[in-house]
Amino acid sequence: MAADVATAFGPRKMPIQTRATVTVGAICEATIQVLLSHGADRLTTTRVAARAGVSVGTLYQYYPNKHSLLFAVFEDHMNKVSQAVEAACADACYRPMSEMIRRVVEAFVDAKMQRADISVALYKVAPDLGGPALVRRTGQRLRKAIELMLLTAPDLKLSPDRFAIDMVLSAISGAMRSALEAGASPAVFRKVRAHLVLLCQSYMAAAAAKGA
Amino acid sequence: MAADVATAFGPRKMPIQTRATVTVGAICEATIQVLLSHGADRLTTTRVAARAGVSVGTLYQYYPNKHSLLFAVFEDHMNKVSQAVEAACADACYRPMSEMIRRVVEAFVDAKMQRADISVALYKVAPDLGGPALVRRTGQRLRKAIELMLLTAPDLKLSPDRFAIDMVLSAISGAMRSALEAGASPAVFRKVRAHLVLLCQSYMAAAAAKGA
DNA sequence: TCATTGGATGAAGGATTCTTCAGGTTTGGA
DNA sequence: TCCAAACCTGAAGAATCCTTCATCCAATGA
Repeated sequence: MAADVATAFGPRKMPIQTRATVTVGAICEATIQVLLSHGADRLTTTRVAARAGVSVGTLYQYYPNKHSLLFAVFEDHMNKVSQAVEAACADACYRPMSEMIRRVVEAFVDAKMQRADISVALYKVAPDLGGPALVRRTGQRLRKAIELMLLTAPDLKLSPDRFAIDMVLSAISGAMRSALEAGASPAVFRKVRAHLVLLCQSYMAAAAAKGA
Repeated sequence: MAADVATAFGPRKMPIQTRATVTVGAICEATIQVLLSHGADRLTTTRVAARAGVSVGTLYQYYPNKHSLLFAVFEDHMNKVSQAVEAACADACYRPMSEMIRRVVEAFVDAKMQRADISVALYKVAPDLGGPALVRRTGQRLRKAIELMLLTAPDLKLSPDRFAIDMVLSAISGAMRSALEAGASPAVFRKVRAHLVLLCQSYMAAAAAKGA
């Protein structure tokens, strides 16, 4: 099944020479820019190529169709966020639960903010592209990492609640989404970050208490 | 400014005879159906008209362009959700804060679930259409209603925290979105509903304590 | 009954967009 | 230097799609 996805949406050819690597990078970056400046429905392969400073033909040498181009950018972003959160999980093992949560939430928020423009751009195309499906897969991946981390918490008696973790993840992404789409200022983002920590900590504590 | 929006996206003509009312209703319903079965990028005016059992020309008699059709359906849905929440706010005045929160959260969730198919369909087109803008306007509207309600809470000393309310609203919609897009079962939705109440209650309590 | 207004039709114009491919340019190793 | 492989070009084919408008049908009320 992974093979199907690869042949349908995967890149057509990998760049070998440095020149080509630069080209592919420029194409991806141009995709983001066009998405931000023109919107999803006016993103055309020609426009992306022009913005990247190459011809359309070049674009089609690396991506079999428009879909696969968008998907590649999307997948790459999700991967980076996942890696950041997983690293935070690994670092936070054996610490008190509230600090675990703080670290994970902050890692997630920071990863999204790192390239806020990409996040905003991708919100516009996620719906086409099996967006929800990839989001779900990423969610499961993050949940597993968090679950493993919580198992090492010294102050947690019961096994961690899977459902509560999903809840927290979707709440965080919801809050981040509206802040990002609203184009919030750095000051507001700091506040959102702090409050998200508070929100997750208080909910996880309440959920654990209820489960007992 | 409202006039600009009206002339650009507003319906072209209001139905007068019952026959026309039925037609317009069929067109809106068909829009949802096509969105669900074909996706946003393959939603064509011809397809919508066919599904509604009318010709394209009829569609263009009521909506000046594809955009305005989508926008009308979108706006209508947001209005219904808003009204449901506002009604809940009015009903919950002068009650303990935790019950206020429970009622509002449940009202929101129930309103979304009422026509879950519409919610899911709209996630696919919100990005085009000034989606975020309308979402923000609706958010402000809801926040005001909630703020007014909280002012009557007997067990709340400080004035309600605007930021916290926005936080709660975006967290709720995030959780609902992922549940809806995942096509969760009724049982799961009941659990989401209960946990969202818990999440909002514990966060609001924590935020109030911190603010003191 | 009959004129007037509302409502519906759907072929066709006009405009985009995706994607290909034949041929030219650049790179890197032998 | 020289060649094969990698890379790039961009005009043009093929396929959609949005929107209009001339024309016909249905309802209303005087």
